[in-house]
Amino acid sequence: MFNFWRTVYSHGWCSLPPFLVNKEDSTLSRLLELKNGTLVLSVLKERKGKISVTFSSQAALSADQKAEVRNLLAQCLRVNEDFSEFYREAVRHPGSRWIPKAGAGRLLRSPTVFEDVVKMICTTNCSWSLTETMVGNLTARLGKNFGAGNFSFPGPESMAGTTEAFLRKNVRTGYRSPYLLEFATAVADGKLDVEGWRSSPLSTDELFEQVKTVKGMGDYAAGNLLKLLGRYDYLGLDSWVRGKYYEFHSHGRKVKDSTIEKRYASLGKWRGLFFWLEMTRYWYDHKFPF
DNA sequence: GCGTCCAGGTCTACC
DNA sequence: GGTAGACCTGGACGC
Repeated sequence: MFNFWRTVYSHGWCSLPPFLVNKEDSTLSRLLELKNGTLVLSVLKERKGKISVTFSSQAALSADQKAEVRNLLAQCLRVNEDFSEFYREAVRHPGSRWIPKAGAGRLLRSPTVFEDVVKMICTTNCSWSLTETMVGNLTARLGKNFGAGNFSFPGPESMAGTTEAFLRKNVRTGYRSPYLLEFATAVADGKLDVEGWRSSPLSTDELFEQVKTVKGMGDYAAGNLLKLLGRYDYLGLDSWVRGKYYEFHSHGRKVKDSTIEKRYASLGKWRGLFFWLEMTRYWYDHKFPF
């Protein structure tokens, strides 16, 4: 089962550019950059359980380019991933039977792993509003301009071509700036193949350690990036989700991370997804939870 | 309006 | 392996 709006609002990515939710006409738009550099603004709308996509581009799209757009959007929405095993596991637990009914579980991701890593670093050690500022500045300062306020997400070459001082002053990424620069340079130079992580043969623990070799990606960021790679073995604890756990399970009282981890350990390789969905279940009462 | 304090993950140095 | 302190920004608060 696939639920469009539950996927869009699976976490905060939908409110970071180049994603944009338009609540007035109930659409999700996303500016994409194709392999040959063509910019395509795609607007997705759900009608009677089916998703329609309209394209705008500076030149007419070939059939292959339209297929490329559809493939990128499918990657973002995870429509081709098989969640049947997860749903079978969910119905074994009374508290999780709502998950398959709601069509929950797919976590929105970016067209590229590069973008997901950059955004994840921009969520660390700051408020959500600062994350929005950093990502907004990245697109507006380094992305390609499609017009009408739409900018693409910058590629590794674009970011690698900047300086630490530029990132600090204009993007407001602060002490993360040298981390972002080092990461973008490694990807641009071909020394780090992050796009291969989505199909990596490594075990999840090995991949977790590899992700953490990127400076700025610690336990929280790597654990959550793995969820966007289709691996759910890590909880990805941060202050917000810890607070939710305390609220739901310990009357607001702090508990050790190890206590949280023990509670979900029996859920095996899906525990990170069960945990996240439980903490955000109340979002599912609203079409636009934030 | 200005200064101070604090929250938020990760890194590094040190034990 | 565990821990303290530094990193940077923006919001809250007091004056």
